[in-house]
Amino acid sequence: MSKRFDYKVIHICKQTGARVGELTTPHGKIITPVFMPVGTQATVKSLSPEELNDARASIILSNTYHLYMRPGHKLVEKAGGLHEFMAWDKPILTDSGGFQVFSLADLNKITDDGVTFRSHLDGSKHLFTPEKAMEIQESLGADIIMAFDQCTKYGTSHKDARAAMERTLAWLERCVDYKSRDDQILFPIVQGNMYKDLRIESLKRTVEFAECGIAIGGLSVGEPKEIMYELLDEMRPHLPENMPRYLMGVGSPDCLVEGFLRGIDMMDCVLPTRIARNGTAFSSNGRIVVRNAAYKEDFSPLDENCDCYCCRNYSKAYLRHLINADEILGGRMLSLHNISYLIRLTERIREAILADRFGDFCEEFRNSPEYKN
RNA sequence: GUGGGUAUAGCUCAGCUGGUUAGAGCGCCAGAUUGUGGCUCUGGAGGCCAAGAGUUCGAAUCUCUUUACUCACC
Repeated sequence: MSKRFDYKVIHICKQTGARVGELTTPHGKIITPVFMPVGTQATVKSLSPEELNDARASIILSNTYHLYMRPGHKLVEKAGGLHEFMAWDKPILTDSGGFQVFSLADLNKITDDGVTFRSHLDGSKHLFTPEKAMEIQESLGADIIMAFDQCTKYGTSHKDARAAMERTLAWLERCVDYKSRDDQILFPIVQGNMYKDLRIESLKRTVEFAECGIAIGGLSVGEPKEIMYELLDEMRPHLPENMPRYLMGVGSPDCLVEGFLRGIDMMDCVLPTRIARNGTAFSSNGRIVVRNAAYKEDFSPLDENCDCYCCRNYSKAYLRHLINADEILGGRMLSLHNISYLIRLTERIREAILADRFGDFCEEFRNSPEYKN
């Protein structure tokens, strides 16, 4: 493994076994557990790097498929790479485009070689292979790059789930073979749908390829949360101790707590920015649908316990006005707040782990209105 | 004053020659959103169809009167 990456566990909670750790990358250190905001198109929608810093984001995500389609990975490479292009000098993780195979399913065809896409932008045909996904991610230059995987729907048969798992493993080998840069680390992805035997097999075989991080994909695709928690419990004894474990695409407040409790170290989610743009905010008192009439004359901040720019300056009544008038600042401020809220939640979790009281924290959290965010 | 037009949901309007619980868009009220194809999606409330009288088995729709608004001309 490249010397430019390192992960060390700083503390293991005596109550729960959850960890606080430190992941070193060429663009700085990340303290885990960590929540990673998503910036699909080389921007965390509506927020500047300065604002992300204000929210104390330590790493953000971007996306291979979307940047390949527009503006093109070669252009980003010409710009000096993704960090330079988007003026973000902290760590970046790029998703491989595997999830777009899944979410844009009606626009593609999957074979062992790869996936033939029809662009959602202009309908043009493109072939995505593990090699192509690596080539693009090397052009983009993120610190953490993801293996090209095949995600399956909730409800997929065991047979199909196994086929996708095998294909994901075969693709993983090709990703590893193609990878050339030593300033990037490749995270392989565990699949296996909702089947415990497949999940464990996938995990055991995937760990062999993991250098400084492993990801669990294909969860939170419509299944009840209890199923996801059970699968995480099943996988937990088989997770590697010496590297961060990344649960992909999961990040509602309750899932963050339940995931970190089960030994997960990294999570990302579009939820905070997506619901923000549609006028909803997380808070200590549960979810706030800001446009609701209840806040018409509520001149208090979204969350009394939040220290973000939005909560320091604006009232619910004002934010409601902005959202209802479809003013850009509304979605922006709610995005800033929601991301700040989730990052602050991970900080509280870290503190609880360090104090060996994360179990107590979980119990309190589950009984608080925050759990219903 | 004379002649014409309009009056249907909070707003802007559809409702053809009369036929069961009168519609749309916007607004309002509420819900959804989990590796972002999202100014998105899903629900809900809200109308004595200007008022009165008539014709008819049956009227938002036809006739008459009144009222309000509006346009043109004196």
